Amino acid sequence: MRSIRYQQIAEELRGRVLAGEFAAGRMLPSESELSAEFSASRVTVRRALEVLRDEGLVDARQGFGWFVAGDPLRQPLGRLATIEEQMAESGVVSERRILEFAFERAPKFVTRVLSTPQVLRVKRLNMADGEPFAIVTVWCPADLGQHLSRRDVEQSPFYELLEIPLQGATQTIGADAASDDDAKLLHVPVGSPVLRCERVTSDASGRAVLLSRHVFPGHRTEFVVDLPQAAPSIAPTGLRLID
Amino acid sequence: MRSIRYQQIAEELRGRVLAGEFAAGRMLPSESELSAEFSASRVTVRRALEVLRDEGLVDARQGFGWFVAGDPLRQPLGRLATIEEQMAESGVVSERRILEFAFERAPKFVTRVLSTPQVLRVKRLNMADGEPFAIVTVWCPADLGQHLSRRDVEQSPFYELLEIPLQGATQTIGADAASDDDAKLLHVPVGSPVLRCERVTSDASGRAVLLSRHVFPGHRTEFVVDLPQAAPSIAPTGLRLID
DNA sequence: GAACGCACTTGTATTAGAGTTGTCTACAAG
DNA sequence: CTTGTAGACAACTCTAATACAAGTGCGTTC
Repeated sequence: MRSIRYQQIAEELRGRVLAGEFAAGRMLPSESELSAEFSASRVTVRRALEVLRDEGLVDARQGFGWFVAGDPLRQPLGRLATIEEQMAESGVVSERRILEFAFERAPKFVTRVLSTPQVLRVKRLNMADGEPFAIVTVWCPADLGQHLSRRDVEQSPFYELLEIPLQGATQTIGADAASDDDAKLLHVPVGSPVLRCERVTSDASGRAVLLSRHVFPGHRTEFVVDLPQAAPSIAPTGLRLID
Repeated sequence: MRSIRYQQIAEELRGRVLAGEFAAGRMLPSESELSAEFSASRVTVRRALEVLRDEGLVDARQGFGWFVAGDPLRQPLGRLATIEEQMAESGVVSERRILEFAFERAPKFVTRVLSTPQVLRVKRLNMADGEPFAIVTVWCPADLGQHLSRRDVEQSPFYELLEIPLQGATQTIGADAASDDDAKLLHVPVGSPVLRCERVTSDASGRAVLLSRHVFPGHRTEFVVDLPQAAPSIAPTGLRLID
């Protein structure tokens, strides 16, 4: 598997830039940082960056740094595209019902992600036009959720309540059969297909600070993913109601 | 049949190159490595390589190495990361079985997407390590698929066979209950949850040219979506096997 | 407010080393 | 005479590791 190092790095960086990891106008890590990250010399990293500059993807100013060269009109910090917002836009009346709200010891699979023993767990049921629409369970480190009350999470989306800025997330989407409990809440038969989405949200430093698990009735929901380029992987994602 | 050593080697290497073993711009092993592999002297290997160079198949740069002489264009941007590729990388043996192959009138929901009345429909079963893994149905306009045979689609990924470059795609992911037919093919009980992914792939001009529908057993598969920034949208997508 | 210093950045050299092809000579076998 | 092996050396490429000049941003000091 012989290949040229700086081309590998260029490819990796190209992917990140295209993925919008460094938002418009936003800066890339410095050459030194990238050099450390890739375990490559600064010269090599630089050659990779110069490739991207030739492609018009990024540009640099001496003494300042590298930045994404694209038109600077990408919506900088729009929504984390919640379903509620999309529904609100299309005129659906949505409401939340808090089912459970507890500070407790984290189960093992949560500890693996958040790496804190004590967490706040909130389980709620989202309704759309009076119909149950999603079961959402959120785990968050206890120290981050300490100032939250049951009323708070009832009224506002969770990520608005946290005081730290969120950076990114990873979603895992799968299909399950509705459990006893889920079926009752969602008004679907036991065993009917449901969409399950587990989401790990990170803060600016990349530390996972939120773990959420959404369960949707399969007959009402599906995920739509757009892959605007032939590039290996880019894609906006969204969740859409099927009528 | 005694024949000349360097011609044997040339033939062997020609086969590999033509088989795409060394991707377009990618490099061949060094003369020393090939020399060791064939138990031949470097000079002999070199003569073989020079034969291939005369044929225009490969080229070399001093101090750099031998590489496949395709156009030096951007290779990394080409692929649309299919599941097969991901599986191949992780060492899973995958194979396809063509179930149906027919030119026919497009059903209504296909016409809505491809806007052609006559289409080629291919239905196949993908296997991973001997286990059924996905049911894939592909629709493509009849004129684009005219030159394809059942053998073709059996051997190569569909999008490699089309002569037009593909630009982007839209995926719709949902959960269904396994139908009678699906259940039999996937070796799962009828009604058990399956992941369904419908994908509309477009060419460079943005016209939809491929409609595909994938059905995965829910217990084996899930989609992983990365949202590197808080921005509304961008995300690499991938399908991952759950162990 | 203006000037300065400081830390950090990119831009541009230079050195060195490992690995590669390009080329040559010498020798062995049929 | 052709084919293959073995070795040596030059030229080239890529990368690492430095060093230094020049530009930027920011806080401090005057």
